[in-house]
Amino acid sequence: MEYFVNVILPIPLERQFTYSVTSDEADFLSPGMRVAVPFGKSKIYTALVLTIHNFPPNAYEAKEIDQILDEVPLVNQLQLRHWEWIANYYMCTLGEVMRSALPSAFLLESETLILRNDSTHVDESQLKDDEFLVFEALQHQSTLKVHEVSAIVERKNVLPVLNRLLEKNIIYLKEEVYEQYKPKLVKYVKLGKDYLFDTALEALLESLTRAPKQSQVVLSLFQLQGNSKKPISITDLEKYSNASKSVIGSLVDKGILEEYHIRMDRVRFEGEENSEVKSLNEYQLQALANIKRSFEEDKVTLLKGVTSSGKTEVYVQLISEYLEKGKQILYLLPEIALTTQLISRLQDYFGERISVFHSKYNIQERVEVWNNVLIGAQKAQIVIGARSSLFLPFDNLGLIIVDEEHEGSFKQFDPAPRYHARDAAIVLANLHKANILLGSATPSIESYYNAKRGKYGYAEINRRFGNVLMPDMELVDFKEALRKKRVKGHFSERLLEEIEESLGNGEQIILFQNRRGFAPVLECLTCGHTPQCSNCDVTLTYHQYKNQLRCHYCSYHTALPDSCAACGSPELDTKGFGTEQVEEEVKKLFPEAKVGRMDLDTTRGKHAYEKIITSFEQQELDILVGTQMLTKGLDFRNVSLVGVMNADSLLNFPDFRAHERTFQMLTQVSGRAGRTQKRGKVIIQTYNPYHQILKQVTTGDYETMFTEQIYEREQYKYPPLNRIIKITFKHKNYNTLNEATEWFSGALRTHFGGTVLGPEYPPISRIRNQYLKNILVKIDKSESLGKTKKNIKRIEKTFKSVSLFRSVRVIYNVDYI
DNA sequence: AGCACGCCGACT
DNA sequence: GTCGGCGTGCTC
Repeated sequence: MEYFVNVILPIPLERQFTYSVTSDEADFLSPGMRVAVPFGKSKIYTALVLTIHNFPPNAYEAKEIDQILDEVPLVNQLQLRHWEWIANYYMCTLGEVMRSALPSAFLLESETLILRNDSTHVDESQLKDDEFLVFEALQHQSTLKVHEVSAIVERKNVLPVLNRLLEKNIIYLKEEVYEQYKPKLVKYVKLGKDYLFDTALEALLESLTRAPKQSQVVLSLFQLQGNSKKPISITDLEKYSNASKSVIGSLVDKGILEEYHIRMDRVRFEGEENSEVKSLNEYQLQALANIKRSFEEDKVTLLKGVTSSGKTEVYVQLISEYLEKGKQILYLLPEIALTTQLISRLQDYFGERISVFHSKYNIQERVEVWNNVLIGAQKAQIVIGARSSLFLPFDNLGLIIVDEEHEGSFKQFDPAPRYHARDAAIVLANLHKANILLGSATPSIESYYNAKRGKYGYAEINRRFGNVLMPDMELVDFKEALRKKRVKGHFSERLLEEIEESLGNGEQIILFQNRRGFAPVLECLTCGHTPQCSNCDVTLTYHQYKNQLRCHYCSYHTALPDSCAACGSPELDTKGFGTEQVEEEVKKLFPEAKVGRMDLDTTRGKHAYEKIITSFEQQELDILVGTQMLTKGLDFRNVSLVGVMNADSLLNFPDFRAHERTFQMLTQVSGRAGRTQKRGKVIIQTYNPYHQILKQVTTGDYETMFTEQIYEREQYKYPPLNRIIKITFKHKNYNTLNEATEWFSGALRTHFGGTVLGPEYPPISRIRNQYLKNILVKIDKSESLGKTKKNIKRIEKTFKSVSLFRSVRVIYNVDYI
């Protein structure tokens, strides 16, 4: 009997691949385990076993697997079903889902090693220069990696050299697979076993009288042991006894002390749980009761609670109930809301039972969380994380909370799978028969629509906790202010007055401008020329702190020119403004105030983010200028004023969700004001003070915003009333791209009844020297989404068989633009 | 996606 | 003449 396994490879190929295994291997393997397999001429990939069977492929000879990488499945059946749903719904391959679901440390790839062949006698005079260089390097070290060879010969393409050396039998190649995850080991010490008796000990101390340092160490060890039962690490002993490593080392050498290692989790919580679950107020209790009732009907449930209404306490209450039932809990948050503030708040309640999982964690830390979830460890009962934590190997999930569910960043844009974490979480909850709660102060139109129609359950909290008043919002007509010359820079006098007052009261201020850099456009005053990125179709943004022009789409940057590149005029001016400029102006206007800035540029490092938040929290800063990073999950007690520098840049976004998003963003940022007893103030500067959305923001009128948006989306056939699929085409040749998109849209129009829009250029039609074009497919709710996708995929197949179009990249984005 | 194979221009 | 460019096709 022959045995085979079908596997998924982490590459964008539709097909599964079949490898042969021995009967022992077949016995040992089960679906969800990883195997290393040879693929193509020389590569070794990590593959995931899907099925084990006896059917030999008939068109080819199956290769053998290289090795088995797991002892138990790394991925369970429920996950595999979830992956399949994602691949299917978001129109990508299982391999792509696998690639983003597994922490990269699990995906080993081979690396080619070059070794010298000692049995060949080498005549050095017969070698070419580059061959000699490699040969010489191999005299000093036994193996070389490909990139090392490339550094030695100072060329990218090293294959010719290697081939020549191979032919001459001077070298041979080997494929090496590395396990990237290494457990962290901590060194501990204990007394050697010969000295464990009291009598032996006395003798020992006696013998050490002439080595005072050493006896000091032994005594210290005793004291430490007396204090706690915990193992004693070498570092602790060093500190406590004030002895150097060498003193301890000589004790170890004598056999008086013994060293041993303990595997240590990198991710640990050091504190203690110390908070009782706070008792809820009547509104929170009411919401909790409604949520539970809806859960009993197994409905997805939406919780709409105004900013600082105490949604977190409701979550905490729910979590502790599922914890008691022994269930796992997943708490999803958008990346930017995963602040230390929120995490430490939850740790106060649940202590060690919480694991955190997000992109600032390194690969090792992610593996540890994964393994803890896999074995169902206590400390991973609750996982709080960003969208990728959906993919952890839960097998007993009872509750999922999606907080800030309206956040656009739950949708992954690049690379595939382009999934929406909220929607994928709903499917995951279904698979586990778990309950799922969506929470937001400003729900997405989709979720609220579903709640209104009764598809989702619904609960709400309309009061701020402690009955703090909603902030007082004021729109400032910036055009009018300009006309009356009542502005300084980008500040209206009205905003300045309020800043002055807050500063005078010792209160803090947040200034919001959703644009980083100094100015988005640099313009020549003589000829009107503006510098463009050479790789992308955008103007370069002026960054003052580095005196650079930078492209926000590729990594292109250049020093600030001192004259216009087109006409040579030295008179250059800036148009528009970003956080950097706001910071500078405010520093000039209020020289005595301490000003900080929080945007992508100032939060690059691992802890930079935290530092800024902490210093603002500690009131070391009076004014914080920032982008939308400021809007999420931050709780500052002393902020009395929020200034929105320019609401129009949000409104004028070319996207059907722009108005919804403006409402959400402004409401969220306003929520940062006045979280304690004093009523907060919000000033919104705009050129359109009569805009519907801005009015709805100031009056907190979500309901009207919702009704108007639904009406518009009905008119223009957008979600949630219709389905949309955006197809993006990418190619470096402008004409090829145009032909390709014409072909594709034509095929769509003939083969499929729905609405096909485009092809059209997106607002930024070239990025990194690739031209872009979009086709939008709108699908009526009555039509089958699955069938449409199948049709589109079929058209893509024919499309790809046209040789001219083969190199055109086709990217699907389901549900989103 | 990688990677090899294969066919054309610019240089030692 | 060779090196290296990238279009084309395949991977169990």
